[in-house]
Amino acid sequence: MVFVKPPQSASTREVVYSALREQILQLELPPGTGLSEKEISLQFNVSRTPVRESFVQLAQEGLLEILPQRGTYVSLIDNSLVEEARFMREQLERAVIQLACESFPEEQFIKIKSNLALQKLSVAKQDDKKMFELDEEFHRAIFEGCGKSYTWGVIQHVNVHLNRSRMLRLAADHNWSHIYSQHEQIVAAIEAHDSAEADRLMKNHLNLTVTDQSLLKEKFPTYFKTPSSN
Amino acid sequence: MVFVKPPQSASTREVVYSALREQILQLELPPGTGLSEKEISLQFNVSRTPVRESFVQLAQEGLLEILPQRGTYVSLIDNSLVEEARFMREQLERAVIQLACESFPEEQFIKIKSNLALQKLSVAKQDDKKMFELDEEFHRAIFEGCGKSYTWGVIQHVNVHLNRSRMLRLAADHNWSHIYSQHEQIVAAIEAHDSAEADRLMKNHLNLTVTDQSLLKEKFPTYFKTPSSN
DNA sequence: ACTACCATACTACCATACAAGTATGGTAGT
DNA sequence: ACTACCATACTTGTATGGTAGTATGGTAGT
Repeated sequence: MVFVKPPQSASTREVVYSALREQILQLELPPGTGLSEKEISLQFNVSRTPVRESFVQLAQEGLLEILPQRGTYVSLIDNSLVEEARFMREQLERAVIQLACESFPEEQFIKIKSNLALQKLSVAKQDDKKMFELDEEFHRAIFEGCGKSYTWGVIQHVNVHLNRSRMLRLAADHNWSHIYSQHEQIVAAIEAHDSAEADRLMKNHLNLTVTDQSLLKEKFPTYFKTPSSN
Repeated sequence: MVFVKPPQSASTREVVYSALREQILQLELPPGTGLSEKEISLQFNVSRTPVRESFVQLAQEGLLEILPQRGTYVSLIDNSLVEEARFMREQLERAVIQLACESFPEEQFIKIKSNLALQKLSVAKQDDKKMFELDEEFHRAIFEGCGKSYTWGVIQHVNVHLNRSRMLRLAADHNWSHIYSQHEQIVAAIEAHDSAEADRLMKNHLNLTVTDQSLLKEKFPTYFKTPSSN
């Protein structure tokens, strides 16, 4: 049995899935929004079948709630899940940064430095959306350099809720220049092979990004799952 | 917007999905096995639609490979994924065991001790399958006691490949009595609030379970993905 | 014997039709 | 005015037919 590479011509399902996923993560489809197979199928000018299949996928990721015979809704942000996601990310990032301090391929390091330069620009231009992307790319590059790409993928997969929360915070005027300076210090620690310092920095860095959950909940009450409701 | 509890009457898709998933994880459907929508739909006496949807779900978990217009196959075990899964699990288990040493609810602790007693029995009776289940339950209980149930769920979700690998090792006559004695020591460390010892034990414990990947690959060559392919 | 070709029998993919459960608004009865 | 009921218009769930791409085995030509 040999698996040759799939054609990779995007199927209809894949197109719909990606588009919806993007819209949900970008909060263009806010938490709680009601969708319907028919509505989306008309919007994309396809049949209900591929739409439905993408719904199933998104539901499995926790981005949609499918209520049989009633409707489908963009899932609310569950703060307890957000906290566990943050926990997982912290542990894994700290472990990986240790590996990075031991050894890190030169090529990837250049990539990171280049990314850092772009961050500086984006901070100056106050281009929040771009900064958000660069931030993602920064962390991803560290994982990649340590041969832990799949691990980063899992974090991404897990952190869909956390990411929406972060996106809200972005809208709530986040302090990117502080983030940037932390990134700078992390890179310096890797270069100096200073494991202890890198661990300290990364721990701080990731803790910061979760400070004011309750504050967000006040600003956007309808986006969050209430602890009581299940 | 209020989400009341879904009916939870298992849909056809859910039934098919669960059944197939179980068969794959139990290696009743070995890696590389070819499936087909029609075949499975006849087997379950349902239409192709719910079968197809469950295929999409399983593919998203990495348990199936869907090759458009060609066929669907139970995915081969990818050793690099297994290694990263092991890495993630090690980091998260070690982090959680630290929390457990700080404080652990009495009720959960009793649960673990009871589980441990059952393990002793299963080892004596050489009931490998039961021991496999108890092992899972043991680790899950630790996460649950630390309020990290979702984290454990993610590990489970990630470790589907690792689990199949472990299942093979079980078939390959695994040393459960050694595992049991390690579990015993871990529980003792938690009880004594000995973080350092717990960390050391857990690190050893999880490393053990991954020793002989290459050995497995020799025993079951067709079950594994060759590094070259794709 | 070997190779190029092609009919055939698969495959997954998508569109459509129907079924079954649910929310909603109007209406008749009180 | 209020309530119980019911027709209707939704929703997701399932079944089925047709389409396009792919593997395979046989055959004609070399």
